[in-house]
Amino acid sequence: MSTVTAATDLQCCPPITEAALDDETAHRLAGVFSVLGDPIRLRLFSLIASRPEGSCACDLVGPLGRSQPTISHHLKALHEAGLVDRERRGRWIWYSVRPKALLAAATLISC
Amino acid sequence: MSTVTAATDLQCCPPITEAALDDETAHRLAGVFSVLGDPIRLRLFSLIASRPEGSCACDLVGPLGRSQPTISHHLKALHEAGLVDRERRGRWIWYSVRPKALLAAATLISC
DNA sequence: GCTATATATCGATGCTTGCCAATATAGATA
DNA sequence: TATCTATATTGGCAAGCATCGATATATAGC
Repeated sequence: MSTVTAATDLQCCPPITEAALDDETAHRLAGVFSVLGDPIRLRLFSLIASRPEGSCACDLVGPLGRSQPTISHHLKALHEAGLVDRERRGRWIWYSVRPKALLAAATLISC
Repeated sequence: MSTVTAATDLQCCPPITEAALDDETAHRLAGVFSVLGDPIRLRLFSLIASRPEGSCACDLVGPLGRSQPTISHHLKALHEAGLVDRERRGRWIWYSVRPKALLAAATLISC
């Protein structure tokens, strides 16, 4: 996982088949891919994405067999990559996917 | 980058918003994402993808400022992840993108 | 304020990965 | 066979990352 600029908007870009990526764009996009490149993070992301209303962090710690600090660490990575939104509700924090993030990646990849 | 089963067909699977990924699927897909999660590999992939006829490995060593063994190493990773095809032509080896790979990832991500 | 709960951060550790120099392999040509 | 070229593999190192226990922060309710 490379360093990622915190929580910036994920911009859409032309499909990857259109033109070779420049260095800066490649770094930015690779950052997103590398965040999805860890099985635990990908499952976290899919758990969040599978619920339209989002997920409470408290429901994400149990299912994956990792400690609370580890889950928190991965959620932070997903958030900083711009893949999920966070919202505090009282004592709990709710995570939900950012549709823009999905769109950007899909646009990149689709031919 | 996690270990990836060599050059298997990338299967399409339901969009990530449909249902949470099981462990095995997450590992397989995360393997693909992590391969695209390195800036040099992503640029290599985009260089290959930007030419319909594919690219000779000899044309991929220069542009990215990495040694020949390093480029070869990354090309192997792209190939083993099922993202690109290889074909020997005399002394040269040609790489081309596998459309199925793009489709699978796009399907996963699109809502 | 005090306590309980939910989440984040810190510090340390072991594993993984990107990188290069050196070397090996494989095909072409003579 | 010998030689040249293109690509792959090996070995080793340094940096990065996933992980956990311990601790800190923040909110709710008393």
